[in-house]
Amino acid sequence: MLQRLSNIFNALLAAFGKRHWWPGETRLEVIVGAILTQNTSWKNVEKAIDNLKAMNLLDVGALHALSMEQLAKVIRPSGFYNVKSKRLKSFVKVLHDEFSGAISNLDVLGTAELRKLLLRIEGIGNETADSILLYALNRPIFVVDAYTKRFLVNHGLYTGDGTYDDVQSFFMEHLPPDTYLFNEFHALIVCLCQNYCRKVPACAACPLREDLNGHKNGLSGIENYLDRFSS
DNA sequence: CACCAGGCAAGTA
DNA sequence: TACTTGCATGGT
Repeated sequence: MLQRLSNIFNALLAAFGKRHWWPGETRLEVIVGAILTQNTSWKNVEKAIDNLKAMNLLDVGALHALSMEQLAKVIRPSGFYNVKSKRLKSFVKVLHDEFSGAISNLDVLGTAELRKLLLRIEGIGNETADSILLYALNRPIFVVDAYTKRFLVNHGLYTGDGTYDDVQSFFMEHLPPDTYLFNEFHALIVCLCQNYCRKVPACAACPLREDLNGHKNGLSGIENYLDRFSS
């Protein structure tokens, strides 16, 4: 399976190129984005983050000082603004109260310990915690989301129970714990799904379908993909 | 008009 | 444990 996943990764990378995830200039911006993008399109999240930047609110102290109601108004475009405002405040409160408001103070913690800490925070579940660990804190944790599961199911790569932990284990038990690999792989799967694997069962137009189903090897089908993508 | 988008928590059985 | 529901904007 390592070889198979390796082939898939290489094929996706050749097709899409590096994704340069996560978009965000600072670690706090990545963390804020991870919370705001819960069940929400990234486009709407960008608007909310732009608002925060314009008001100089992408700062732990500033967010901690701001009221829930005020923050909700600023992040309105990202949807679920009342719950997300509460969730952002929850994270910032922990950082402020327990880590002197400095994200760098999280660096001394082990990954497993840090994951437990994040999961105890109101509004941070499995995917958000792992997105923060991987994309903001550079820890080798594989992020699972709806796309990841759809990708595995559509291409017949996985037959587990589909729970978050089981899907995550599937990747982490078959791949070396490399932060860049996990970063790029997840982003590439998202890219593939957003363009081709939009539903279950597999989209027939997926350029990698035959490769993934084992009928072919190498990068067949990629040329078509590149043509469509460059246009 | 309906449906979806890089989830999570709280409630129910 | 395994479902169901509320949360809400903006794009297709």
